[in-house]
Amino acid sequence: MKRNTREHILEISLSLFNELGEPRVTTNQIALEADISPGNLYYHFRSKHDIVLELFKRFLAQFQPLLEVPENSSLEAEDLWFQLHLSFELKGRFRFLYRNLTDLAHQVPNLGKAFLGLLRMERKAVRGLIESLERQDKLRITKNEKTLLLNNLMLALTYWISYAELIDADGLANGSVQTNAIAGVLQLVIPYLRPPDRKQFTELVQGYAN
Amino acid sequence: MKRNTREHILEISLSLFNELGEPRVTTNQIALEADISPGNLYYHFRSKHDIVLELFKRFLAQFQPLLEVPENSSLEAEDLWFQLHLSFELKGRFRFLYRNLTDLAHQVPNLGKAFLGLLRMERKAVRGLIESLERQDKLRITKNEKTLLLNNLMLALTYWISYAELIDADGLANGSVQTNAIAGVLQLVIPYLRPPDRKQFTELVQGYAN
DNA sequence: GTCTATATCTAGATAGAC
DNA sequence: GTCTATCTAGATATAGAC
Repeated sequence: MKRNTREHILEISLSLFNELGEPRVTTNQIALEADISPGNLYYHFRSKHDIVLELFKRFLAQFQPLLEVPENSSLEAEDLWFQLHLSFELKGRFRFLYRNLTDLAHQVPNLGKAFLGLLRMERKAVRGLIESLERQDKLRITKNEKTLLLNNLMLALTYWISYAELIDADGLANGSVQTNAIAGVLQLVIPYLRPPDRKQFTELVQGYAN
Repeated sequence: MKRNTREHILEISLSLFNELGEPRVTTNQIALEADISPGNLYYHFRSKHDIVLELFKRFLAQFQPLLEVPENSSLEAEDLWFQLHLSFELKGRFRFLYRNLTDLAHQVPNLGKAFLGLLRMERKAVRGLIESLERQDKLRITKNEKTLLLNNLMLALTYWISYAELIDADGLANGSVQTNAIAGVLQLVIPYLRPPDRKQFTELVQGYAN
């Protein structure tokens, strides 16, 4: 049962963190919900920080593969949409990490640097996608515009879920948040696409945006 | 000296909240920095929440006037730039409010609803600006695009400072954060502007983006 | 208005029996 | 591995003297 209890603690923690926010979830509460004693929780984890860090590791392990973009594939709109869907779905499942970014980074040792590393990787991947579209001459953009676009894309990729959650707390359950986030991100890119692809992306976005 | 101590507590609180994050600042710490006793602090404020709420009120009182857009002025690029500058400068001075948005809203009674109201007002003001540009035929945009643009604008207006702070903790001091935020926001609008204004805005943005 | 001293409470974490 | 009982620390907040 060793493995099982540990996993169970992680599951319960994740759902409580997401629901209530990590700072408002106590270890006693986790133990209570997990139907174990507080002492037992501390047998499996040395601290609450450890739980957070382990959850971050799990998130990272699932997120990193999504950032490995096949370099010279032809990148249709649907591919991008699908990639974004997977990515936002995952971020939604670990949304407590994104909600508190600055605070978590300051509170949990090592988490700050790890998260910064993640953001850098993601930025690099997004830049790769844009430049791949450029090479296929599907997208035209100046150097300065590209930097600004990258900033705005990263902002949307990082904070869309927190923002949506703030505006409409129920939207995460029915999936509308993810859909709107994807539409928002794609819309950022559309102005720089050349006409045929712009048309294709626009139709996709209009179909999904509510 | 009554008024003075109260104001002093607010000043110290604001700077500590901004620097360290509200959850990591204790009332004892505030008292210590303010060179008063903890008891005295509680003579002036009934709780820590009260301090946060009072700071929010101050922020609101300064922010609301910025949202009152003169309806039919001709809205040059420089005007927008200036408006954004004031707005981001103010948000920077109260950035602790934006850093913890979800958590603060859950922790401090009444703050959540108040902040949502503020966001709604800001959205309305931004919509007003866009539609003013439309009426002057400086901007052309479809209904669907407008909704998506508004979302992305609100995201940038709400989270740019937190994001910048995360990436580069020192950027707030030298003002580069504010400048980049403005450039990012304006760049979101540029694709929908008609050529003469697009050119004007683009030059402005290129001049300021680093 | 301001201080010192302290009450109260809660969260994280540990000890030791089973 | 798991439990019960408990320690400790730190934070909010109050009491009462000056």
